[in-house]
This record gives sequence, structure tokens and C-alpha cells, in this order.
Amino acid sequence: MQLHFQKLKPNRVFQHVVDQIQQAIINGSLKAGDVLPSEMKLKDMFATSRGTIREALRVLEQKGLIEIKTGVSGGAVVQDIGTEVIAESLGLLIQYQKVSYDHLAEFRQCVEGMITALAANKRSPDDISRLKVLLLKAEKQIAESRPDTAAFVQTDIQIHITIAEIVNNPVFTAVLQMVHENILQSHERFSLRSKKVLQENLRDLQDIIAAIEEQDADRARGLAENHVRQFTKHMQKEHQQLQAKAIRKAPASKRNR
Amino acid sequence: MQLHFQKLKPNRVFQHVVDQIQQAIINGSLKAGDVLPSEMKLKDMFATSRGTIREALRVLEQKGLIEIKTGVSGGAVVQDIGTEVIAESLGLLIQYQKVSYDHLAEFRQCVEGMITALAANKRSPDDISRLKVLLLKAEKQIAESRPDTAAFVQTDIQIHITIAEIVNNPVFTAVLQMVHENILQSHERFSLRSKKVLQENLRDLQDIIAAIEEQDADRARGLAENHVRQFTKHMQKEHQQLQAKAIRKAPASKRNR
DNA sequence: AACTGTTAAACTGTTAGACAATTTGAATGA
DNA sequence: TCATTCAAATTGTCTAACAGTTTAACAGTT
Repeated sequence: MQLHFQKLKPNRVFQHVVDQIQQAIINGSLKAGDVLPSEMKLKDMFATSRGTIREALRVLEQKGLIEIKTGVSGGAVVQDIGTEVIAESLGLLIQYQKVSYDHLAEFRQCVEGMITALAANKRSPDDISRLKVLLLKAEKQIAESRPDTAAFVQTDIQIHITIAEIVNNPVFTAVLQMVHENILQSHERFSLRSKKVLQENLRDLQDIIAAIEEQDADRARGLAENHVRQFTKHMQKEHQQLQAKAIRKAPASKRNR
Repeated sequence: MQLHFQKLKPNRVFQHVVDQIQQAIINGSLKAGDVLPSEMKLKDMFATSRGTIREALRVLEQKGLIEIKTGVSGGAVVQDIGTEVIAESLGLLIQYQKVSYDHLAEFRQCVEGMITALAANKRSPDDISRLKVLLLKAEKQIAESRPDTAAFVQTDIQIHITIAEIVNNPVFTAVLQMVHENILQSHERFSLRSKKVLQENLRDLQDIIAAIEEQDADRARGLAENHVRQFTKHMQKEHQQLQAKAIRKAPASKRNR
């Protein structure tokens, strides 16, 4: 039997405070939007010092459970928990260079494929019409003589998220959101794509949505994976071009700072 | 135009401290195992107060970047960053009941299928022999008249992780680890499975590894998905049985607390 | 009536200094 | 050599103060 207990760091009073407030949030005594008592009152309620309370609040803030506002009628506001903390942790892993951009791109390709295939199985007529509205929007954005690339990319992402929502499983949406946050964060500066690329992109999306409508899961998966693969390839090309340009401009520059 | 600025929470000195130390960890100035100066020295180095330093250390601790030890020659030790924080955040999401066990099980099924298919494409002969060693171990554990269920489950998980490692992409291993941590955490109490179930389980694993060896990605995916589906089903059954027993024992008990 | 400046109050953010608790390593003694 | 004791370094906690921020109420102006 390999039972492992919680390694106990005893005595840490602030941890008790964290646990109790967290428990209150989890079991619903504290809902999103509620504000905790002021540090002074908490200090009295927990019979401890203000410093200890503040350390506890720092932890809860870092966990994404509360947000702290200053000024009168300020204080710790309970947050609706989201994926931001997870995304940040993943971002840390990436920056720590345990994860490369290629790793993330490969993962994204698989996840998008998976989600699209599942969506094809689960989609309702309602979902399809929602997707088609977005598709129309994208077509309009691209039709202009000087298309608004940023807006199109935004719609593109929206379509992906909507597909994920069809699956109706928050784990998938959270993972996808987290991947998008981390991929786009490192690459939104390179989004100056040619009109031809945008059109290819749009055609991909049209095909994917058609496959979902026909509930052809395998084709949907293949199309989605290919779509992401193309996107990744373009990103890498632009990335290399930018790097090449930078090197030409400053051939002997130091890389650090 | 939809420009959104960085919402500025100014002045927070401890945030500066967090950022600088975190940066030092990310860029390699501080490596895992290094110990930071004592709070007193940090206080002087950053020209601030001890309380502020402590709030910064709490945040870094919560991020999983440092661990704090008491006593002489104690202090903040830089940690090798891992998936624990991500797993904890996901666990919070689950407890917050935005994610049910079924959601997690569905996600696991897809991820394991995906990983197994990828592994079938990438596997080297070396990987296969490593898997076969584990398979032998599992066979031995199950062959005994009174098999050690817990040890077998452990080997089972080890096989899944090894398959994930074949893919050679830390994002996949992190996600899988996180899923395992959260699924098993809520279900390790129910792992009293019959010998017949264990044997089915083993056969599944044998088939999966065979499919990987033959680089038959599609078959590998299907087998893996089915394997997880069976596991989930057994878990749910035991879960229900336990619940039924509990209800028979205390038919009119209140559910809350 | 609507807008603008001023001010007091209630907070969070930061600082300084003290003492308690814990751990390590060295000195001490058998 | 081994066990015991003790001192020092370091984190954990507490108290008391002041600085900075934000809200709301009030007064003054147009």
C-alpha cells in the first residue's frame, strides 16, 4: 500500500485562513461578487494579526479565487474561477523552456482535431446556425479591399471556441482556451498575413463546419488538424522572416536584453 | 477599434519583487536547489520591509517556484517547476463543480486515445521493449492467487505514462499526469476490483501495446479509448454500489455535512 | 439641473520593531 | 563514540503606525 499523506508544514496560521476561506468559496457560502470583510475585521474574526491575514489573501489572490481592490468599500472580491491561473502556469512551464512552441503547436493540432471530431458527433442544428453566423461575419471581414486582419483572426478564434462549446465539456474549452492564450500571446505580433492566406483560412473553416454539419467525424478531424498545421506553418515562416530581418539589421548584436 | 490596455494595479511593491525573482528563475540565474537570501537580506537588497518580502515569497510559493524551509540555513529553495500547480487549479475547477467526473472521464478517454495513436507513429524499438518490461511486471502481479490490486493499478498507470513519454512532448505528459491525479484522487478508494476485471484490463494493455508495435495508429486509438471507457464504467459501478450501501445504512440522513 | 472641485472616511499597501518557534551545527560530557 | 545541551540563524507571528487610493457626500459654479 502506497498511501501518501499530506506533508504537513505545521503551524502556518495563514494556511488555515486560506483553507477556511477557500472552503467557504467552494461550498457556496461565498459566491462570485461577494466581498470579504476588511482586513481589520478578518483579523478579529480569525483572532490573528493583519500581516497573517494579508499573506492568506495573497495566496487566495494568486489562486485566482479573489481580487483585491483598494480604497473605501474596497476589499477582497470573490472571483468567478476561470482558466487564467492554469494558463499562467502553463505559460511558466513554457518560459521555463520545458515546453517549446513546436510542442504546443503539436498539442494544439491534436486537441483541435479531437474537439472537432467530437463536435461533429454531438452537434445540434442550433449549433450549426450559430457557426454559420460566425462564418458570414468572417466572410464579410475578408471581403473588404483592405481586410481587417486582427478582426478576422478574432472571429477565427471565436469559431474554434464555439466548436469546443458544442462538445459541452468545460475541460475541453478550458484546455483550448489555455492553448490559445499561450500560442497567440507569443505570436499575435506576427499576424500580418496576406489576403491569400486569409482566404485559404476561410475555406478551411467552411470545410470544417460542413463536415460537422454532415456529422462526418473523421473528415472533420482531418480537416481541423490540417487547418492548424497550415496556421502553424505560416506562423513559423513569418517568425523566421522577422528573425532574419532583425539579424540583417543588427548582425553582431548581443541577444540578451 | 477595440483597444484594451493593461489594467494597471500600480505601486504594489511586492509584485516587483515577485517579478524580479521569477525572472531570475526563468532566465536561469537561479536554478532549482538554489536558496534565496534570508528575508532580512532580501529586505535590504530590495530596500523594502520584511512584510512586503514575505508577501512576495507567499506568491512565489503558491506559484510552485519556491519552497520555504524554517530554521537556521533554511529559507526559500528554488523548485524544479512541475505540473502540481496546474493539477491543483484544475482540481479547484472540479470542486467548484464546473467540471463533473463524467466530464473528466470523457476528456481522459480522448486524450489517452490521442496519445496512444501518436505513440504508435513515433515509437522506437527501444520504447516497445520498455513497455514489454512493464507488461511482464503487470502479468506477474496479476498471476498471484491473491493479486495486489493497488500495485497492479500502479503499473497500469506507469504504462500509460510511458506511452505518453514516447510522444516526447511534455505538454501531453503534463496533461495526462494532471488528469490521472484528479481522476485517481477522487477514486482510489474504490479500487477494490475483481480478478476478472483485472485480467480484462491486462488484455487491453497487451492489445494496445501490440497495436503500437505494429504502428497501427487507428487501432491503437480505438483500443485505448475502449480501455478507458471500461475503466470508467467499472469505477462508476463501484461508486454507485458504495453509495447504495451508504444509503441503506443511513436511509434518512441529510446529505449536507 | 448638471457639472466640478473638495474633503472626510474606510480601506489597502508599506514600514519598523519585537518576540515565538523551529532547525542546524557545534560544544560538552559520559 | 555517542548522546545531550545550547546557541544562533531563520521563518512565523504580532503590534502599531503612517502613506496611498478610492468612494461618497457636500458645496460651489454655471
